[in-house]
Amino acid sequence: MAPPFIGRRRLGRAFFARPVLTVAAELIGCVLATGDAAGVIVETEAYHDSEPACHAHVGLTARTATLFGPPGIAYVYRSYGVHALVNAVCEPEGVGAAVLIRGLEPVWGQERMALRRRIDSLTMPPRSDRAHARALCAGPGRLSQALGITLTDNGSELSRGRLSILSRGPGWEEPEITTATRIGITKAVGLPWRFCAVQSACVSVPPR
DNA sequence: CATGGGATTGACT
DNA sequence: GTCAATCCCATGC
Repeated sequence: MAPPFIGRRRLGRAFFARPVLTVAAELIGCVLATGDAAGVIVETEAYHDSEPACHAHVGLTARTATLFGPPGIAYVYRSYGVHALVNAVCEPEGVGAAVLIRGLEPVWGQERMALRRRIDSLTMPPRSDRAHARALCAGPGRLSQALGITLTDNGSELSRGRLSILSRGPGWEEPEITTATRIGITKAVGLPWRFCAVQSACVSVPPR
């Protein structure tokens, strides 16, 4: 079965070269895809080297080199020693900025997602489609595992590689978006730099 | 070279 | 509601 990417095109470097807040908002409704699974992006957060919650705030190091690199590259890092979190590097080369992808609505390859997430529909029947979609892809660690994204994807080109981001398509041309403060950080906690698709089941923590 | 802190999740009380 | 898992890497001695 062909992935349901009708009406969408792969985004190139120019899309990501813009201000990180603009990109974070416009990524809502786009599709994050690998070779065998994909989901519509419904939650993002922006990070920028000018504020202390961003890894790049410490300056150029081995870890942050990806963030300061050219736009349109994936920044994947390990969180809490356990999870791989996926970002899209933004702004011109030399600026450390990226958009963290925090929630997807699964649209292709759900069975492969469930296998990688170790969700067995026979022994663990979902209470609802909504609950199943959330278990697969609501949250940055979950969606990475569902799509099979690992640290080896760090630095890969979104315009050319196995990982890709596709433009908005049918039903998602103008999604209703709400902003909120970012999750799970201890610095710069007040910035409203989180973007959520209103009423999507797969937003990890719905705004109040 | 030793230490400490996470852009989280799932199991458990 | 609490809490441990687990590892990369920035920092400081």
